[in-house]
Order: sequence, then C-alpha cells, then structure tokens
Amino acid sequence: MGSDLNLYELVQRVPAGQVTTYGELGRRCGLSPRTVGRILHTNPDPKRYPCHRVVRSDGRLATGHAFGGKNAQKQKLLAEGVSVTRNRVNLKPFGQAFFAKRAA
DNA sequence: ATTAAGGCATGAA
DNA sequence: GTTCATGCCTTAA
Repeated sequence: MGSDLNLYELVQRVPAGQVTTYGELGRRCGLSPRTVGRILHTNPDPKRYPCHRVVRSDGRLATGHAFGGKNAQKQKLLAEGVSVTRNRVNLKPFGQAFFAKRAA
C-alpha cells in the first residue's frame, strides 16, 4: 500500500467534532507535515477526505483551500462541534490524542 | 497575563 | 530551482 493512501485512510477516520494536525498525520504516515498538506491538496477527491478537519499544530486553519475557503472550513468545524475562534481552532479538549482511536 | 495575527526558517516534493 | 494546505517564534491588541 502506498504511504499516502494510508494518510487518506486516517483522514477518513477522523470523527466529526475532532480535528487532526498535519504533523500528527505526517508522523502517523512517516511523512513530513508539509508533504501531508501537499498530498491533501493534490488529493483525488476533496469530498472524500474531510481535509477541513485537518488544521495546523498551532490550531490555526490552513491557507487557500480549494473546497470553499477558510471561512467555510471554520463554519464547517463549528457545525461539527469544534470550537473555532476567528481563525484558530480550540485544541484544548483534544489533548495529546487527537484521533488516536482508529478503526481496528 | 492571554489571545490573535503575521513573519521567518526548514524540509520535502 | 521553485513552491508550499507547516511549524515555531515574535509582536501587537
């Protein structure tokens, strides 16, 4: 299996109301955080991968966004129960285990 | 003191 | 050689 495909699997397993960081995903796949963002940007199906749940380690939203814009991402996260302030996500309730629970 | 925003540096594709 | 959907640090409010 390709490593990047593993990344897609992880993103698809991120539950609503929870956010992941590029660094975490990259670490899980053994990729660099930037590589993760690049792969998600060049993703074959934006609707298939909830990239809007993927934020930076700082909790800030990412740049650009081809699926609707940063503002749309913020609204989407808020709709899922994620606390988002202006352009920053509230990673407090997530602690160290963002989405550590993966499907067995 | 805390939070928000912006800019700079690093690595990989 | 160039580009960046990151990360961390610094500065401002």
